[in-house]
Amino acid sequence: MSILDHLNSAQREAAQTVAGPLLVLAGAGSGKTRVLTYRIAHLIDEQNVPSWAILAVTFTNKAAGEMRERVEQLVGTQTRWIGTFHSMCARLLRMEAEAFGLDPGFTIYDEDDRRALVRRVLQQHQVDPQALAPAAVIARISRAKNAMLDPGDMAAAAKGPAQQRLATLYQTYQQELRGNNAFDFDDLLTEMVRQFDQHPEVLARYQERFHYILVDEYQDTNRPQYLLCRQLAAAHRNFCAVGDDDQSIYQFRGADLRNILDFEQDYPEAKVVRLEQNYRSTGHILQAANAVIGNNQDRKGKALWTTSGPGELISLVQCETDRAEARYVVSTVRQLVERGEYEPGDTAVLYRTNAQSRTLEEELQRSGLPYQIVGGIRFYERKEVKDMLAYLRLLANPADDVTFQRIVNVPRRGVGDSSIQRLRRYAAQSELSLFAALARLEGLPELRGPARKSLVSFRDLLHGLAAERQQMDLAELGQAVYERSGYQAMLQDENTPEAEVRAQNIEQLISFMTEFSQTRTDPDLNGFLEEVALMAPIDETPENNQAVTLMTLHSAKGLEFPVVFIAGMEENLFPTSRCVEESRVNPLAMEEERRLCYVGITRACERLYLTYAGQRYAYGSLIYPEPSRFLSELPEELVTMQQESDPQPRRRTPAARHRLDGAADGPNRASTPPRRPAPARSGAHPARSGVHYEWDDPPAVEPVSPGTDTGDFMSPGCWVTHPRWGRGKILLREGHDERTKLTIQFGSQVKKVVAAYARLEPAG
DNA sequence: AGCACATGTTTTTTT
DNA sequence: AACATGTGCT
Repeated sequence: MSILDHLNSAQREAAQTVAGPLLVLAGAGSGKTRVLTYRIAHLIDEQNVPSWAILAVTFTNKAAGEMRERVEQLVGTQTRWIGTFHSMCARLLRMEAEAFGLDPGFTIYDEDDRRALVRRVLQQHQVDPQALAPAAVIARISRAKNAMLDPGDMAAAAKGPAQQRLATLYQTYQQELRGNNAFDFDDLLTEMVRQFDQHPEVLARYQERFHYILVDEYQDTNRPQYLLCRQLAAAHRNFCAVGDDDQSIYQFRGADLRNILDFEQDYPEAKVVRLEQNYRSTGHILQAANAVIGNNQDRKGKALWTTSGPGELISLVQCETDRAEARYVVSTVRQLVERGEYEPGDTAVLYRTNAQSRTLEEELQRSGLPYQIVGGIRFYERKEVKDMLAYLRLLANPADDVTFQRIVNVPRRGVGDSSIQRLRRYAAQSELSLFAALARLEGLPELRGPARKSLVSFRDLLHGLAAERQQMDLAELGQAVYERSGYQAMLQDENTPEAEVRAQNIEQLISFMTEFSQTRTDPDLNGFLEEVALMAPIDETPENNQAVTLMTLHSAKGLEFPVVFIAGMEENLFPTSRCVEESRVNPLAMEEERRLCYVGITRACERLYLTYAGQRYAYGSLIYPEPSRFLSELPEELVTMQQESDPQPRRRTPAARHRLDGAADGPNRASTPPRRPAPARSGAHPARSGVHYEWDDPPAVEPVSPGTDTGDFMSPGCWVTHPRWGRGKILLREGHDERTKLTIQFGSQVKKVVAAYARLEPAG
């Protein structure tokens, strides 16, 4: 009896092919994670491979933790080297800091720190941030790093003065990073690859050590990650990559599909195993997923299949407003729960952008259903938490000027811009970090008065903490920072509910520190800061299988839920406006967005609801979106359509009213009942018309509001009988006179008929 | 130094 | 709508 008896034949083949390179093309829900865990278990238990000789790389820390746990359940052995690329690199860079000539206390800069640094670099070069947005500079630098280009390479390849200038900015940015003893996310990978290149003797140790290397979500690896795999696997070549080209959704941050598409060229002796049997979703859901992804050109091509039944139809729900959409989601969840069919924890609501979570959250809050949000305002990005971490970071890495400046005057201690300015100049002259310059304040006599006094006490605070650091455990250190920095007093003095919440957050941070020191064998400050810096949103969401889960489609990668809602299926939202624009130039641009849609659909096991709204708030004003093109890619026979009106239409903002009044100037306008939302007018501004749904050609659209009293039995909402399909409900009327077309729902089928030819009769 | 107020920017997704 | 940055005032 082998562990592998629990797998199907393709899975088993993937798990037991341990020698040589192996590519596992694993479709959504095909048991990929299962294969990986069983493969590791098989190596340890049946091939007698010591667990330290196995390296497994996952996409999130959460996935790593789950895999570690399952392997332990199977074979009772802890696997030490399971983690993300970033955490593995951070760990290796620290472990080998001496060999690499690095300071192991290095700080990992997050997006905020990176932005702050770029701003400073722009200032230094007297570049107007209006003319060259910091975000654009960050993006270009990141792209260069993902291509393994250093500032010199970029300068050499520069065409024209603009690119030349960018290379200069990149160079300064990089110097500043190193000067602060800091790495950004990209650096962790590129530095690792470079250090291995420059120190083959160190690389050789790890090549020798890791007999077996497994990489999950290989379709989302970028160039440096690819190179790292190649370096580490070079000796034993027991390299197993698992991925799905159809689920590649991180090309925007440098993921390169070639890594998976060209695997067989890179490793000619590679074996390829395909997992196409889906164990997750019903037939209808799977068909829908296959149909949508079938519109992509750039793929290896595969078709998932299942032996489970067709299941329910997919619900397509047209909502009047984003608020109605949120209410629909909530009331549907409640119905499913009340009928005893599902628990709240069985359901997930997915969306394209985090901004969409707010309305959903408000409605969930009102409903009293338990819910949790993944991402959004992240715990470790709250100002008070970041401030506290900044103190700790500065203790770990006194060379970090960005961090120094973040907290030198937080809480307020009367150190203003001009004093910092002076200190900076002094530090620059004496080639010291700000922290070191502070320690030698006697060399800066022109700084006097209250500012000097404050700086001296700030210095004493830091030196005191640094001196006592060794005698304290992690949480004690956190507590000491909280109290002695004056942060606690500041929040207490504020005496507001908000300050109270912030105080609680800091207390929670300190209890995380306690937990960290209790659960780690070697809990040091660097390790804690590293873990915090490399957390994905999903990692910091505590496990709660009792609650409705709200998250972005990206965060949902790798997860599954019995019931899935995808909200905001609208053009310019999903796909995003940027993508829509870009796809005009580059048709392939739409493909990543479509893969994201595919990922979303395939998260659902049993029920899938796709919702979209005719009105939505974006950037604080009303917009009138069109249904997403991905909806029209769903085969009609798989869906059932519903409409959801807004029982309490929102008060229009002055800005929105202005726009609506401008749009609708028909004669009936003035007599529109105040309680009813203004029906969309056809013709004048089709893009701004309210709720409607279009299958193919752009139609003239009649208002769709239940109870429209035209007296005509062919209005939306009316029931009709068709000689062949029986009783049905009219969803939509388009066109005029003989060209009137009706969309009618007969049972679970939606049909579109031409009114003049279909022999329809009124029904109840 | 630090505040109140005004203006401008942002939403893509995340390690 | 929320947030960050900038300006002018005290």
